[in-house]
Amino acid sequence: MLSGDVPPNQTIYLRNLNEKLKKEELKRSLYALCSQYGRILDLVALKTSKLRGQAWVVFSEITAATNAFRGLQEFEFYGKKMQVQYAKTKSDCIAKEDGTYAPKEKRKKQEEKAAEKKRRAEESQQTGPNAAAAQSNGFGNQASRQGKVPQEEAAPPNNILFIENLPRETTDKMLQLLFQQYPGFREVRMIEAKPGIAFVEFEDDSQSNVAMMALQGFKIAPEYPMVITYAKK
DNA sequence: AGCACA
Repeated sequence: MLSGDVPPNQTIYLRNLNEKLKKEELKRSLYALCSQYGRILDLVALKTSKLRGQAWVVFSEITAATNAFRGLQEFEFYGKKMQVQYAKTKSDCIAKEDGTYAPKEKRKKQEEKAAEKKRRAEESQQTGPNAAAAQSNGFGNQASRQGKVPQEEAAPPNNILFIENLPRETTDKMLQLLFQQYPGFREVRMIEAKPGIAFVEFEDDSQSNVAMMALQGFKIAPEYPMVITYAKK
């Protein structure tokens, strides 16, 4: 079965995530990406040896989780296709809400993991500057590897997105159709003298971020995964 | 591949 035999759950389990990301950035990007499907109650991502590359996203409604399950299956996220399943168990934040939270059962597990926590504390000190450099362009790295997009420092969040690696035949109409499905969309601007790039404006940073996460790597033509970054101020 | 709740 597609779901891997795990029955629907209001929490989705994501794996095959890019392990090089800092936990904060991973969570922030996942939050932006997943919140288009519904309200997120909690998002758990750990970088222990056993749990890196995975995350749990807890939605307020099972329908939202189902939509995310479908919509994000194989979604290319920071250069890797994410695999989506339903979580095998109920998330603590849900259990606490419905009164079924049983901390007792967890104590054994927590003891088992105490040793691992120490290890992780050591590991987290190792995630240094080279890790940050490797991820500077986030999703766009396939395109960057092809040499089509110069590697640059990531710009800080902005309500205006900068789109690169577009095929020459791209029109502003095409981009408008793509981007207008996300809330806060304002307009697309292309410069005739500069083919292959465009600016897309949203009302605010968080709305532009949602669109960026959703359309990152989208291919208007087979060889051209679009690379979206924040425009420079 | 991996199923947690810093």
